[in-house]
Amino acid sequence: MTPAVRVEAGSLTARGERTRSRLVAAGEEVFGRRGFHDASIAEITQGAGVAQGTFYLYFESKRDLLRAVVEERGHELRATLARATEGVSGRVAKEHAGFAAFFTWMARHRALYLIVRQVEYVDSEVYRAWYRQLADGYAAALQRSADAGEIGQFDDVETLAYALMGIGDFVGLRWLVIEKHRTVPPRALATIVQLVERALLAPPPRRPRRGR
Amino acid sequence: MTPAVRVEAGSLTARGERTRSRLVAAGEEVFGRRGFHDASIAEITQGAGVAQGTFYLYFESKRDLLRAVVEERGHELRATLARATEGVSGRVAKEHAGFAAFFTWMARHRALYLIVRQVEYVDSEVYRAWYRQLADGYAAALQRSADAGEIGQFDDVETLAYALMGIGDFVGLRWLVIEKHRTVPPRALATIVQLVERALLAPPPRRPRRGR
DNA sequence: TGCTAACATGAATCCTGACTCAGTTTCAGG
DNA sequence: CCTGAAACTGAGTCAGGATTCATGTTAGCA
Repeated sequence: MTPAVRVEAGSLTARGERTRSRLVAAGEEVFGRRGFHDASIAEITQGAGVAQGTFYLYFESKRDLLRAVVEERGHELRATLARATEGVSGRVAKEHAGFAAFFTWMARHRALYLIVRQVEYVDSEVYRAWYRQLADGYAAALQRSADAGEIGQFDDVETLAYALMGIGDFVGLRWLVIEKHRTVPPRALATIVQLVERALLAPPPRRPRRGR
Repeated sequence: MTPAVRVEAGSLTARGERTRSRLVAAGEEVFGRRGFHDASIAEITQGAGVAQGTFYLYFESKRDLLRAVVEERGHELRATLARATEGVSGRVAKEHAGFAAFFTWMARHRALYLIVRQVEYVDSEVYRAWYRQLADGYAAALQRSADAGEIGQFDDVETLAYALMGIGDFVGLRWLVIEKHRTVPPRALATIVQLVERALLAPPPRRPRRGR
């Protein structure tokens, strides 16, 4: 019997690497269009230009491919956001750059909106990780800005991070998925940046702090 | 051949009504726990305490049940939010009451988080309607408050509505789904109400308006 | 050139579970 | 206390599609 070695993730020749990434891209496309369960391996392999059997040289199962799509695109998104904001000074300007980069990236990968939401039932850890990793990076960046005195002090930076992520997610969702626009209009970006600016720069609350 | 009349939505006896709503509740539970595709009619009917064939007296298909779950719970949620805010005066107080009611309701129906996100592939109109109806009501309420001078003027109330929905959705998602808490902690509620307060009450932007 | 690991093929298998159907039970009103 | 319309039953059918596998092809290197 042939050893039938499953191709390992790292040890691929250039040819193998190309095939694998074509499968990931085709998976993103088909999962987005059909949903995880209605996406067939036949359609995915067709999209990648390979035979069905080839699929199983690179992935253990359909679920495994979904995991790979979410994890790899997650890396890309986080790297894109980090790159977009690293050179920018001032919290509000960083938010502006970050939201703009997020909308641009999501417009190219709108399928991810629906794909991430399906992964809960395939691998709930991957689902949680998608949000946690984004939130952790965001919260850390906000904390740094707070420490630098660029924004008011917030005693719950994590909640702040989720709130801001929610703003970006929903405004993107509206235009890219619900209304099926090609991009998020500049006016929407301007509105939320203004909203965020007011929220972050406004003077600290007048109410006295209560214990507990 | 027996006419095999499918039971119509409105014309049900009390017994039929009870069975139907047991199926909807069981559907909510099983769809939430297993996901749409892995939810079996067998498990749903078992949960409702009826035989499999009974299912098809009330719903055309599994998809049809999912639609019904989302539509009926959507009505309930919108009614709950309207009731929670109608007596309250002042925009910030309304927001506080609204977010609190949203978190309470979602804590009881956290499965909806995942269910709504699956309905895109079953009936995308139902998916869009869930968000649009919530956003429309929210935007209208915000506009009324703006007209009453309770908050600053915003020229894009719709985007504002989606942004605020996003805040509630994500903060709820974090605690109820990602971190699997039983409730959203008061501290998180306080943080976002404060955030919203600052954003809505802050003085209008200093920047000059640019035409077009 | 010949060799071999890596890569690729696609038809056949096999399981799962939505949906059907021929009949049974309930119960309100006559 | 009958009758029929409404409600209910659950075993069987059947299609779809993930996964397997026996076999073929490519390409770098001795």
